[in-house]
Amino acid sequence: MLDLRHVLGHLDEVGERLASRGTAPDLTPLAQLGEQRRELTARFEGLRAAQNAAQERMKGRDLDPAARTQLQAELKTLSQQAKEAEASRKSVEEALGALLLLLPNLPDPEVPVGTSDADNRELRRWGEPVTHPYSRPHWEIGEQLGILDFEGGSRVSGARFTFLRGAAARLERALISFMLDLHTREHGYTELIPPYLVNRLSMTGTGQLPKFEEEAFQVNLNDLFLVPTAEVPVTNLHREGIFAGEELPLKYVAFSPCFRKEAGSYGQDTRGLIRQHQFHKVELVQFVRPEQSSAAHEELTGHAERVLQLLGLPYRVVILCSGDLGFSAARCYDIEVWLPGQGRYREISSCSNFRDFQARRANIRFRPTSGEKPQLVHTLNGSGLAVGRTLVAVLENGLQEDGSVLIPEVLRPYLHGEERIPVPASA
RNA sequence: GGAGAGGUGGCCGAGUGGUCGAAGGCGCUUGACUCGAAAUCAAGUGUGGGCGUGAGUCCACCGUGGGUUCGAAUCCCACCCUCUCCGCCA
Repeated sequence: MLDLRHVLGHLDEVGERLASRGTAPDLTPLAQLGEQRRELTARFEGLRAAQNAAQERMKGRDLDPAARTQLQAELKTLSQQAKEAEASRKSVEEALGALLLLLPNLPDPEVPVGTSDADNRELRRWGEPVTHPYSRPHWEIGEQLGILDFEGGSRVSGARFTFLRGAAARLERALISFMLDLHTREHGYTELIPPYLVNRLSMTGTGQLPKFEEEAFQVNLNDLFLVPTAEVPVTNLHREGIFAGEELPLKYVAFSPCFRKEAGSYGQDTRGLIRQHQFHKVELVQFVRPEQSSAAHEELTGHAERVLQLLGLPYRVVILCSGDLGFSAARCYDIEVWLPGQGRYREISSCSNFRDFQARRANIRFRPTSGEKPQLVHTLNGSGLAVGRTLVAVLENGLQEDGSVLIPEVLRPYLHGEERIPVPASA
């Protein structure tokens, strides 16, 4: 959520920066409601002050019955007027809040302006993106090796659901453990396994609601939603909380399944594991002091990159342009892994700095030093990494000429020494 | 699912419809004492908002939302959450 006072005080500038995302919001209703709120607040508070003052005369004094009756009548009128003023102020405030919740975050000034992912800017590359004559997309590899069962997934659940079988399932599990171990042991994160169902307030706190309700799976119990990412439960863990200054930065790594409807992506990535309704993700989340968030963003992105480096998977990092930026993000780096079977880089991690946008929605604050007023923290998160897509990258990059898949060395301890996924005898 | 108890400031915990933004304690800040620290003593210490350059002043907030009343932390209703016991269950 944006700071209302900042928006009202810088209407043109805010309007321009929001417009850089693609659609220019009309801030006029917001400005009008803001003005109304100010007026109604003044009116209500004046009436209430008069009422409170008059009430003082009722207290602890012996009024003669006639004066008492008159005073009561007077108070009744004041009370009525104050209640009406309060009701109108409240409805204006609600309307204002609803509008404010629909405004996305302001892109950082350094974010390149653009309209689509074509305007994203590559920052760096790691590794050699190699395509062999024998390279193939992972769905073919998976079928050949008998380890990805798309047909089974669609029989049991429908499109965009898949069974991982045998070596693929073990590899998925190995990847999860490897990522969690790396981030907890070497990068200083605390491991969490969060709830996979969250309430409406949490979904609103991180920015999934109210605008993107059609993206979320809702469960028929207590208005709960399946988590689209561990970002939601982990960030909201500290909703309405106040950290002591020395608790920051606070770094969590959380494994969770993620559930997304992928509405609006019909026809895209219909084959393979790239776009599923359910997938696994290891998520990095940080709560930091505002002045540290830019550095923390670089650091967190580096932590995600390290996973790919250790796995030996070529990748590049791009900075998203204003038009491609997620709703809550002020600045975002996508890490794209090389997929030789498809001859292109595909997103495998998205690392965002939300500045105080989520913190304001979820009211997450810290006290710089004891005795000082609390102020909003900055939140960041990034995939470290999306596990299913990492499996895809391992399969496509590890494919050998003989059809087997070489397993990256760092994963072998998690697989009791297995070095490759062999071609089954029947194939 | 059934029965009961309870939700009050950073934390613990009092609170009779008006004298309650709320006792007391802990914590924290500052000062005194001390070579320094501990202990002790004194003062201060919630959040958000309106108006004001400012000192300040006014308003709201006692789980959430309604209601009764001139007036609600306190009474009534609904909901949420926590705890205890029972049932069920990985």
